[in-house]
Amino acid sequence: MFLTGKKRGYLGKKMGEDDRVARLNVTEETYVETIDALMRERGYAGVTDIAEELGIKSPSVTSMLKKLDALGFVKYTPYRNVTLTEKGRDLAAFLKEQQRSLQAFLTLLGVDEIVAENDACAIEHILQAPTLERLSKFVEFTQATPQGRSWIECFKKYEGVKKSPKR
Amino acid sequence: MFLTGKKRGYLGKKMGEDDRVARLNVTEETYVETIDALMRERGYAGVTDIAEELGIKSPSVTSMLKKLDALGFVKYTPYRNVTLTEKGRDLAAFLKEQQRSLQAFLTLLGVDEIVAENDACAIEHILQAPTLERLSKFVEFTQATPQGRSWIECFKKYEGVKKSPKR
DNA sequence: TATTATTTTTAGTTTAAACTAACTTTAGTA
DNA sequence: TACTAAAGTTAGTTTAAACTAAAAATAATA
Repeated sequence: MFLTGKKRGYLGKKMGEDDRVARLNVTEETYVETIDALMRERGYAGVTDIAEELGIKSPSVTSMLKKLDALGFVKYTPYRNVTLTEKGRDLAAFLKEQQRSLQAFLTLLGVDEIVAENDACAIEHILQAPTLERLSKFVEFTQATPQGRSWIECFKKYEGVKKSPKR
Repeated sequence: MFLTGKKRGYLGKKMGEDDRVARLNVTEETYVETIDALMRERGYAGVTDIAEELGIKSPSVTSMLKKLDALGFVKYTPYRNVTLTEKGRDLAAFLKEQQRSLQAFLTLLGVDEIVAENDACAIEHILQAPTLERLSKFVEFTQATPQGRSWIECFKKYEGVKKSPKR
């Protein structure tokens, strides 16, 4: 099929390394996003806050912070609040933009707000750069051109050829 | 943020259970898809074939097959070829349709064939049902209505307002 | 049919990312 | 300042899903 194995761990494709920023795996990126969000919302990010936000326990956070520090995404000093490094901020910004764009896209297509947010969040770590580009372009098109704008109206009205009686 | 922890293991949201078929985690579903594909392509699915297809080693396959058998998705008898149960076939069919639809969607938006296939494959296990519905509806719209058809032409021509010099 | 090769399984190991229990540091308050 | 509460860390455990090495079953061939 379409999956190539990696050295260890879970199944998953290995994507091209054509990204603009240094990337991490889904779990790690989620930590970076969470730290970024907390910094914005409360001005700081403590271990407990992160744990709470992610629905996990603090020791799990501590060990991941060490890892992210070693990878250069986070500045971690024991018993101190965490901060993102330049590299970490770059990634966070990238992910945030990515997510914003994805969510806009899904919403545009009529996906419910909450669902769109969730799904955007979930797939942003997975989609390849070219795909993202195309989706953004689409959103842009529907905003920047008259055809695009009118088209959206059209789609909103459209409710399918026939409601096939699905049980 | 938008992730709720689960009992154990990796971070990830818990989605609503509103699906039409019994679902599994990404890894498990990938096995089911692979078995289904092999059955179609070669008429049977051996442990080695599956392992090869997934780029992993055979013992990993054996143990997953036991699990999937216990879960009722697969008929596993030691040293025999594997088959899918009704439940397994249902899931495979669901996933195949899902993927077909996703891929069509991405391709429609101008994502390269290969990339679209990969991404469709990767996110099909993650997207929620309502999102999928919306995407399908979109594809349908672009095929079933004149507005939809003409719109695609329009989008294909569109190449953005200005190429902002990135960097 | 006996032998060899291939396929599959068993048993035990590794890894990432969670967990619990117990300890240490820091912060808050009498 | 001393004491308690809260936050964070350490050490060791668990789980899923990979892995390796070696044994067992099946298949292919002389």
